Amino acid sequence: MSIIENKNLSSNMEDYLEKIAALKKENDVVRVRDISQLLGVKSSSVNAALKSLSKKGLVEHEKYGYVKLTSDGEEIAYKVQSRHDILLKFLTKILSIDDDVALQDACKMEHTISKQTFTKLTKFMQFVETDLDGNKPEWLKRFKHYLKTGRKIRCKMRKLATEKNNRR
Amino acid sequence: MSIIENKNLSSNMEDYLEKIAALKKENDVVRVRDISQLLGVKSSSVNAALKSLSKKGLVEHEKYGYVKLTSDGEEIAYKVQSRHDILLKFLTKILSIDDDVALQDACKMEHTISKQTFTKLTKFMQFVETDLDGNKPEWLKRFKHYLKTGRKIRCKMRKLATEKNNRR
DNA sequence: TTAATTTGTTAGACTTATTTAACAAATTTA
DNA sequence: TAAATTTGTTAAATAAGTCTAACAAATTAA
Repeated sequence: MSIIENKNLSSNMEDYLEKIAALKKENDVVRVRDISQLLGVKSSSVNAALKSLSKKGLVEHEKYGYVKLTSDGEEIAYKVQSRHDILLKFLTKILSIDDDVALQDACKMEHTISKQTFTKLTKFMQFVETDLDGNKPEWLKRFKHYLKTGRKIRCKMRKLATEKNNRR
Repeated sequence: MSIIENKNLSSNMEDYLEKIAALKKENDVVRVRDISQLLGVKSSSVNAALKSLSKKGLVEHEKYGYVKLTSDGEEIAYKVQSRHDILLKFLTKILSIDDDVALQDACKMEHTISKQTFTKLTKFMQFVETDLDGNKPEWLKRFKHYLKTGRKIRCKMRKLATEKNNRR
């Protein structure tokens, strides 16, 4: 864990770290060119970013060399990716957002949500993933029906409970 | 509805419009000073922003006069506020985020979420607000319990259903 | 109705992130 | 290995949004 908690990085700089980490996973080494292509910016912009991130101790980059994340840089990249993943999951699996739109949204929101929101959203997805019986929750199916039709359907379970009460 | 759909405003400019609209609701007239105080920037910054927003046809501002939103400006302000409101609602009522943190998060996310995410989130909140019997959904109570204790509790309804099946 | 205070404006500077253009190093290929 | 190509670097320019500082207009108080 890094000593300095808050590097106060901009969305842009977080993006550089995130993408560098992603590239490293694929290719083992990361060059200016790769980052430039992935982010859709010119290599001179990448250079400027790397300079700034170097000064903050988040990347290592020698002239004409490969780009490496420091452990602090890796830590931040990991956090951003985690935020990205949970947001994408929520948007696609719960809200049924189209994949491409969900991706766009997650790529922006990943830089803004608080630790608390990340934590609670994570717990929400854990909660939804399966109930104690290992089933997807009924309410989510009902919500998807509501999205499709605009109509709320009666909760079967609740209906059962009501029936039981009536029988008493 | 404005003819020009996409004014491609920055978060900052959207914030100016949003806050101008909020101030107008309270005070009927809006001055540079009010905006400056609310956003925590110097009045020279407000001036620069108003100039830029004027050029885009979103505000009207004569030297030393009051600040007014045009109908296009109002429309954008309304959209931003709507996004803000639904996000805040979701964060506080579903995820149980602390009010202050939720506010911070909503104030950032309101500038980034897509139309689709806004729509779906709105529907989600409509869905959750009440079921057909006018009750808050059981699953939300169970989620709050999960947040508190870290333990999933058995869904009573599902239990009932299971019992019924066994009886058959 | 002057003087003091508040509010608004302008010009110029700074920061962040980008670009283009020129050039330099590294790599490929002939 | 020399030439061609790709990749990386630097300097200078641009744009957005902010600030400070100096000043101007409007308002309030004496």
